[in-house]
Amino acid sequence: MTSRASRSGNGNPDAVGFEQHDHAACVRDGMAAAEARCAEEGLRFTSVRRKTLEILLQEHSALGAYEVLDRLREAGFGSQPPVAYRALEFLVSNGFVHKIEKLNAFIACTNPGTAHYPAFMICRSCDSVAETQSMPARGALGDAARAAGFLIERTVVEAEGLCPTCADKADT
Amino acid sequence: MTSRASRSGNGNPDAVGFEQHDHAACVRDGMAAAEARCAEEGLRFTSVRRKTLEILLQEHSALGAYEVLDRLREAGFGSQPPVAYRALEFLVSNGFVHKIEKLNAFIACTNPGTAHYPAFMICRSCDSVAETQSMPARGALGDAARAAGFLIERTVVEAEGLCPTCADKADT
DNA sequence: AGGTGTAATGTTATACAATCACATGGAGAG
DNA sequence: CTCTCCATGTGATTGTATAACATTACACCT
Repeated sequence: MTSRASRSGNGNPDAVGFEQHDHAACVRDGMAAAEARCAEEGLRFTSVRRKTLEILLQEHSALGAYEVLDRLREAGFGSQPPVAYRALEFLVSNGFVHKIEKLNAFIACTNPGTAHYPAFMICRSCDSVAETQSMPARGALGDAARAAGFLIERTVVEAEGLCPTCADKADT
Repeated sequence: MTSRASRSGNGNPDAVGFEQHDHAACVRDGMAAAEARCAEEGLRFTSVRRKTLEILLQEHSALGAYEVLDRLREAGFGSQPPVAYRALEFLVSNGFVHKIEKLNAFIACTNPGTAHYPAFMICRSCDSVAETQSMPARGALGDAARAAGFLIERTVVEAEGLCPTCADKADT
């Protein structure tokens, strides 16, 4: 429905919330946090799952399942779709990774460990993605849900538009 | 990632916002509203597009593109994917139909004509979908966007959970 | 009426996303 | 040690969405 540029390596690899950051550190921290949580809760943080999270932390932008699969294959893991999908499902359901529904793509969580309702800002020009929080209970959606008697369990909140950098470019 | 029951005919066909309503009237009104808007804005409300909207208004729940395509074929239209996708794109981009990203499915807008940021409540048990409004400017996402300098153009806001009916059943 | 530009449609093929079904193997519990 | 469960691997299939290109329908002008 919308045109889609190749996703790999897109966007500013240094954009978390569209800001600079110490990338090596955030990969390390992300892995450490997952490691800790898995140990704590008795989850099996196997090598495929570990590698998958590492790939997403490295890339630091949304990757399609098949791009993840490519990188897994290169790393010597299985080459069939379920290999990637199973690892992704594990990571998503434990909050280490989020799925961007609008892009059918996955991105590493920027603050794992904290239970939260994630929200995303997606730049339609450079495909960079920034994670933030939403508060469904507050706001119009929460009001509607209460009024209707609807029980919110999970939310998908994604804003599409222009990141600061691309907005500036467009202004000229 | 999530199991998916067959979507056609699912849910309570009388659930708009999970409430009863006069279905025949709402199909009629939906078609009339689209008709009016298209005339007004010089859009071509062709027979495929008309039929597609009618299908979605009739069903009154989210339909996958290929289910729409099946019904179009039965009605004597082309049978190839682009037939459905093009009609859906027209309807979506003009606000007569919304896409539910979480379901990869399409649903007729319940209040066309009004410019709005739609939001949806999706029952994971009966697959019924209710449309409501969101206000991105207000709320946590709006705050984050302003802080980051992100320009919101469109939003995807979808809550997954239990509709009143299914929540009651689950309580027993 | 005939010509022209544009939008819509039809058709074929293919890319991308996700799941099913089944076989194998290793880690942990008893 | 063995049994069981869970994770992994593989092949095949289904579902979703577009690309690319030929053709047709329609509006507008002359």
